[in-house]
Amino acid sequence: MDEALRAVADPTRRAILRLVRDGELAAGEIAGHFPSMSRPAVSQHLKALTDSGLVEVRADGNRRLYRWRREGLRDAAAFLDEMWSDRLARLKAAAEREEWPERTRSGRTSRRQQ
Amino acid sequence: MDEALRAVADPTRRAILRLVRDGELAAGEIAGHFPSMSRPAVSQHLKALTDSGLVEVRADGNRRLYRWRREGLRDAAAFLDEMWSDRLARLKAAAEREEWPERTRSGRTSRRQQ
DNA sequence: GATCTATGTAAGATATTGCTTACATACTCG
DNA sequence: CGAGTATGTAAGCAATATCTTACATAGATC
Repeated sequence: MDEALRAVADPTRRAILRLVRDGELAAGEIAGHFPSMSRPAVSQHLKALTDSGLVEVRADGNRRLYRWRREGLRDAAAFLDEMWSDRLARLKAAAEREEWPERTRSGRTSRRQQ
Repeated sequence: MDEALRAVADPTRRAILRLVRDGELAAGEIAGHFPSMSRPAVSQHLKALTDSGLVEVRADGNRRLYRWRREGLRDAAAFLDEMWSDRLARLKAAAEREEWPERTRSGRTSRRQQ
């Protein structure tokens, strides 16, 4: 999840994600959208996106076609949802998991962070 | 938005966000949750979170109380929603804005990225 | 097979992070 | 006021990111 969030924190990589969101695109086509940047730089961004699970690749003859992986952002989205949901919803969810939610203040319940 | 996503990409900072999500917490109390890390390190994380708009501070005598800023993650959440929504929904949203959605392939519509 | 085209990888320069320890600032309380 | 408490900032260091140019690899095509 760290990796996915880190990957998505970069504006170039977000732009790439938008490009490959609705269909496959070859590495060269993607690089063509970033004239101010060298092709290897884009290739390295593609590697970062692949490694973090945000896109997937497949070979097609000479070329390599990239496309978005929906699941790649799942944990990140879950974190945002967790932050956004109100306290009651989280208490309820915690109860359903038969856990106690994180202590807000002094924290006698020493849970490992993260 | 970059800043917020970058901030949230760090596990320590996410843990801090969870701590201050439901109420105010003093810097020292927060640092107390991270015994493996020096207090200044936590202070620097708090600065990063403040600068990126994810938390806000207020002075209280000696101490400084931090709490979450809901709006801080808005753009990040909007990006995830944009990625997640299906093509049809985006087309519709674009039509309502009287814009054209990003070209998926060859890109004659050269929009500035980002 | 020779050459072109598409793409990744290596090496290296530079900037940025994320810590640490030492120090500065400022409120509090006797 | 002076000691104590809470906290931020500075300096410095090791690790990592993000580019660049040069090179390697491999499928396509004549």
